[in-house]
Amino acid sequence: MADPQRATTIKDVAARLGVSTASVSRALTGMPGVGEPLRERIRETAREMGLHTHRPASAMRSKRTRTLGLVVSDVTNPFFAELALTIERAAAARNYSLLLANSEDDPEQESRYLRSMFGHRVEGIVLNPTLRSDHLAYHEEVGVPIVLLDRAVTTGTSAPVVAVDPDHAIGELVGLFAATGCRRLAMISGPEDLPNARRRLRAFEQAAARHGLQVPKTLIAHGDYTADSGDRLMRHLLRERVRPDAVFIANNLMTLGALRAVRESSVRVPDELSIASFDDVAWFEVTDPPVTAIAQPVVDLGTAAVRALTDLIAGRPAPSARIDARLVIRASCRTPPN
Amino acid sequence: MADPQRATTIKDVAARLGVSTASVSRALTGMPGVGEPLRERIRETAREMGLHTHRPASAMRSKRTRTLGLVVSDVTNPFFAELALTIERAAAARNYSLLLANSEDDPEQESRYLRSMFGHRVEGIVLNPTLRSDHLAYHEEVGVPIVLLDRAVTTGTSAPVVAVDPDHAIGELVGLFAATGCRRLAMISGPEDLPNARRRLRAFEQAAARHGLQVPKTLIAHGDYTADSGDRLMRHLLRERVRPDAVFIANNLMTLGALRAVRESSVRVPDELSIASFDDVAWFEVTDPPVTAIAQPVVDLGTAAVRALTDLIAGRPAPSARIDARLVIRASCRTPPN
DNA sequence: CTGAAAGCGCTTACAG
DNA sequence: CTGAAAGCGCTTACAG
Repeated sequence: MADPQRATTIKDVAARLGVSTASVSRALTGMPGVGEPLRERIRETAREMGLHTHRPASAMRSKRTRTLGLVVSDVTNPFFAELALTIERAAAARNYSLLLANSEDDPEQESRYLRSMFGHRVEGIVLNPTLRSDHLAYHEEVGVPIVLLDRAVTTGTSAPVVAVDPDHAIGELVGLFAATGCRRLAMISGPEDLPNARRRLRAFEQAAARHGLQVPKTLIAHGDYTADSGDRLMRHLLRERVRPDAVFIANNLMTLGALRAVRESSVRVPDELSIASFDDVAWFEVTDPPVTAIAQPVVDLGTAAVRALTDLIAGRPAPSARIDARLVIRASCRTPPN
Repeated sequence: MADPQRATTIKDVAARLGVSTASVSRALTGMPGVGEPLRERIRETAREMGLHTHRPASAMRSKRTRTLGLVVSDVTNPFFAELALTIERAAAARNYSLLLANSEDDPEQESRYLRSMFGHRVEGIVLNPTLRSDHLAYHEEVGVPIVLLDRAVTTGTSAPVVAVDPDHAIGELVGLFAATGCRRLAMISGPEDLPNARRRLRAFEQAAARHGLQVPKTLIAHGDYTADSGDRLMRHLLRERVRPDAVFIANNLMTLGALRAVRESSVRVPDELSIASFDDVAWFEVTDPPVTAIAQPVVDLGTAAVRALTDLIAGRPAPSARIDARLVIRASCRTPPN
């Protein structure tokens, strides 16, 4: 079918008004060079005629597609869903549309999407990079501004990173564990080679050391951020000869899985085991038990990422940003004495 | 900055090979009219040179942007997040990119997004329409293929609707209520004027009538599909002089809110009150208690929507589709005797 | 302030 | 099978 009724063009508007298409373009894009009265008439007529400027054509000439790309591992993860909403809003506020892609943590797929987005000539990309991300090579290859979201990347790249600083909140969490008599800590961490996972683990170990608590190597498990891995690893931990009395889980989906595992065991939470999660989601308020979590300031993250990206697009420098996370205490952890 | 290093064009590839841009274009788009040996050489060289065909230019000439639009009320709702993932995958499989927008259930905002997407000349749109959606007028105005998702629309539109058929599963749920001694049913429904909300309510009432159960008008509450409204309305229901012994909630977010309300009350679920939700989400497995839910076949919905849309784009007819929902029983409902 | 004309990077009749 | 040339719908120097 394609187009039954041909869409209105600026040429149609120009003809109707007996002016040049140049004037119509200038009037609509807000460029100088049209008298205010004419500009008004043109805008009025364009509206009446239902003109929606053909962006591909506009882009071809002006080099601006007014499109940004967002590549996350999976929008189904509430953390990324909220990020997607925030970023889409921030983009819309700046008159940008958003192309969405899910890398599903597959570097190949990520790479295909990045190339596809470059084909569309997005003006910039917010990327939550996979592990062995070759976005760097890509980035240098085509020179599209990129902002790295949530996960830093090992290779030295010029792309700014917008991420959470977990250290302080994790310190608070471990303090809570210590104050409530936990002595033997476990962590269900993320992939071993993922920098943000490593950072969360390191912060956890360091805080434990400060409080004189143990985090035996045998109680550090590495999952892949999916619910199933959380389930599986929690089962392993519960089978340890000397069980941990507190476990910190590195993201919300693994916590979902871990809760399933706990539910099928006879372990009482928090009496025998305190549980805390990185990532806070609304559902943690109504889980059994409600889960103590480290909340990432999603709105701040998303807006910071878009701001950084538009800065890069405008040729301004965009520094990396770290935003503090916040501890939200719920019933999955014991409460301190007094 | 824009482009530090100018991107490779088919002209560059043509020059390198001493052939015409026409041949390069034909080779890359898979059109006939290039010998196989030359086609291979061109593809090879294009890869080497890092050519990513400039889609805006391609679109301008061919009228195909290879872009689809998806407008949902809010990706933050797990139902829409899963739909977005599925649709994005299905689109990618057909070599389409996806523009994402959140209407946030605001008809004005929806309208702006639809117009913006038309500006981008998306080839088709999957739309989860708001209540007083003027997408119809829009649709007729610009003639972009649209598939309506999840919510049918009152005004007779030619756009096909892909949605769930809740009747059978709701019948089963009410059967479960009846079999477990529930007599006084309540429903926290969606907005009164939303067709899919009405349909769920009607199916519930009819099934109740078949089983000889009451659904007093005073126990039918209308929320707006947000967690807060579920919380508020559940509180109201719990304050009724004669309380319901079973409540059916029309979507997952209102159920989240309702669980908060229940948690703060002294009501025992399911002994005093059975709870069930429309929409199944993974979190319902670990809530307190786990929630019986009517699962919408999200993957089927999403793929059906994309298939319908690509059919419309290809000029083929696309009938509306209704897909059966499925009851998933969990501990928030009493179990039948035997 | 306004317009005529070139040109963005492709695809596609048209011609050979 | 291959190429020269027109043209998609805009924006933007350039000229007045």
